[in-house]
Amino acid sequence: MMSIGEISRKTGVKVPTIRYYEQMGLISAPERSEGNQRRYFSKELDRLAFIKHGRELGLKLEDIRELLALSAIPDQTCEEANRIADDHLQAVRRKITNLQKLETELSRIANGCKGHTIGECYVIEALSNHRLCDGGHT
Amino acid sequence: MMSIGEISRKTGVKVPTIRYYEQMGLISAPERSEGNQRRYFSKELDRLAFIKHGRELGLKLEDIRELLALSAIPDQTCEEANRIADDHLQAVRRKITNLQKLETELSRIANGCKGHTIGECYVIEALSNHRLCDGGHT
DNA sequence: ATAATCCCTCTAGTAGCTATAGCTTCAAGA
DNA sequence: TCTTGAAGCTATAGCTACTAGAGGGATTAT
Repeated sequence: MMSIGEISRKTGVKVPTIRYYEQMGLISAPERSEGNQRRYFSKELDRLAFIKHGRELGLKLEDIRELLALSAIPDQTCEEANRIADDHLQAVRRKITNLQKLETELSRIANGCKGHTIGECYVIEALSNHRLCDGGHT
Repeated sequence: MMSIGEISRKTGVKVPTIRYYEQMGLISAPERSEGNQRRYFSKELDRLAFIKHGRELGLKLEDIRELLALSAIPDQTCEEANRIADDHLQAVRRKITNLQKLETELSRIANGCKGHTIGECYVIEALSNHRLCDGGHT
């Protein structure tokens, strides 16, 4: 039986975040002490670690919710779990591609300024005038 | 003199977004028609385009606000504008680096599943057990 | 005159927390 | 046993940058 502070320390999930997850239904409401404080069994450590790991991988709480539900039925096919992971991987790859385009454009802009005043500043000029762009964003 | 719909069409910024920018003080409150509808001069086109371009480059509204303010004083040094652009570029690069680590880890997980049921699923297993990771995230 | 389209304000919702206020409980030392 | 400081409780609001919807009024073309 752990307090919320203890389970927080052990998992690295902050106390208010744990309460938030409870409110969102990702973890179930634990028993309470006589004084109404949350008391956790160590089984909850695993569940919190699972959630934390999912978040570190960038999964949405909804995806994590579904994966948690799936993990409770070992005999079911794991197509859905694989689909969630694949979809997320594709999304991450799209994000990387977009950010790389942005990086190209931004470094061109950020390094393009040879002036010393706003009037001569390429950063301001580039923002004012979309024609100065290579079209990476848009 | 344009209606909000017209300036929206010309800039590609949605009508509610234009109203939001006005509320946030990024553009000033325009004149109104007798019937209380917004009427814009073409000068506002440039300002909206500047904001839109900044957003496409991923700048925060606060940064854009500052760049707009700077752009109004052509004789001032442009150090601050360059700093904003540089900082943002660094942030974008950090994001890319992080997403690439994530991509590595996620593709390992998403492609690692050779099973057919949840009980054998590597996705679920990997989420449950942080020791299966190469430590790209954390 | 009328219909279709546009515009108005206000409110609430999105994701995933974080911060604050004002209060109660717990655990350890004197 | 009493005290005190840390930790916990609930409820509410705030963050970013919009977006959606309700319930109206204005404008424009026919």
